[in-house]
Amino acid sequence: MYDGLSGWVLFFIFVLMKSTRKEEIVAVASGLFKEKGYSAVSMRDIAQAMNMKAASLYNHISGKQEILSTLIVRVAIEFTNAMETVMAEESSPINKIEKIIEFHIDITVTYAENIAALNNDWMHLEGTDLKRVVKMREDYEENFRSIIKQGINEGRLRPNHPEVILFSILSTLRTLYLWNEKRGKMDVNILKKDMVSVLLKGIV
Amino acid sequence: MYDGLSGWVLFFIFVLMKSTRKEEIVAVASGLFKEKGYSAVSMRDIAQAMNMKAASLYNHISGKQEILSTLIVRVAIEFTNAMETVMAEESSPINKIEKIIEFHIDITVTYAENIAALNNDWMHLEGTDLKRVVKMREDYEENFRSIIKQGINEGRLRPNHPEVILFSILSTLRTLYLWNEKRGKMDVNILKKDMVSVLLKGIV
DNA sequence: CGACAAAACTAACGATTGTTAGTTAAAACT
DNA sequence: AGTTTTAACTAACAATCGTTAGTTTTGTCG
Repeated sequence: MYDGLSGWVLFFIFVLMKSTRKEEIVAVASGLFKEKGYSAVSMRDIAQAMNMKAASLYNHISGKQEILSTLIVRVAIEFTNAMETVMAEESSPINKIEKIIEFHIDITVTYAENIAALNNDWMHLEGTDLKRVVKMREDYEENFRSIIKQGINEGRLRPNHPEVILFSILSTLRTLYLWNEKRGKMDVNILKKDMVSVLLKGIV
Repeated sequence: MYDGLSGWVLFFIFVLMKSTRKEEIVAVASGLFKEKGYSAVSMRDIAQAMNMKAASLYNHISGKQEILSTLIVRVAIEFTNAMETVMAEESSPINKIEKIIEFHIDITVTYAENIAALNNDWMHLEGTDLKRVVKMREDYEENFRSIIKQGINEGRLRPNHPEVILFSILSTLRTLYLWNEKRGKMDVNILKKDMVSVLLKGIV
């Protein structure tokens, strides 16, 4: 019995180690991708940042494409799940939009590099991954659009063109990662309140 | 006299032709850069889109870098000039912000591909061009920031964190190029009014 | 028509790309 | 202790990169 348990523990450690090494590569690569873009970063660049040779990377990953795919699909799922949670709630459109703003900020704080790749390098995905991510993006936007339209129909949102509202908010949220660094000491909850205020009530 | 005039006319045609061919290359390249990014587009890609061989491009341009530089510096100057015009005006902060929104839309309509390069590929500029564009960007943001701060100090803008206001508006304006295609039949003036409304008065 | 220049071409360069094969040192398991 | 596995390495591959040199085609002027 002890032997059996030991086996499981070691198996988990094994999985964890292997997983950790791959995660290191993904993490290091994501930083480089954010700075220069996927195409401008070579496997040798990634290897150098990991203090190894390019060929050694292939002991842990199948190729450059897998790094990008891992990076992007991961955060795309994060957004999709968060949006589905909000959609399932029984609350007003305005309340839902507030929730969207808030989870965008939360996800940005922990997935800044992933978001950079999602925003700027999604077109370099291939095959199924590309289709999947594009589909998730379209569904996401369609959900957001439906919330806005409902808000307008209920008279709770000012009757501007839904597309203008959608992309005004979404553009701001999607590029939040760019100046999150400068956020510095600004507390996340204060940022949430400020952004909800600015995006919903405007600035005048 | 007729000969002299003829000479000038032909000179202009000559300049125009040479310039036009270079401009064609820059225009075609900008479209490719917008779709895949500077680093993912090869000189052979550009040549193919122009129905020529890569080597022939060098009869008109000095290299790939010049294309990027031409593209980015051109629109950066456009924004800088527009901002300086607004700064020189004697009008309220709110009025200035409206003007900024409007010229962003105007410039986006005619320089969509240039803006894509400015947003996504500025870091691939080299030497003087890189420094120059970064400087212009910093100055631009500083001007915008001062307008916002003044508006808050005068009590005309709600006292949110200036940085949040600045980047909320600027993110929307900078990524406008992404969905300008979808704008379709929407009139530019209607778009201006909608965006001013959404960005200044919010959506509730 | 002949002269000349503009703008295309072919061919090739050295460098870099992502990736594979085969090897070796260290670590882990039996 | 002996065996196997992990994860690094060196070396090299075919392909592609931006760019240059030299040549040929095209078109325009006198």
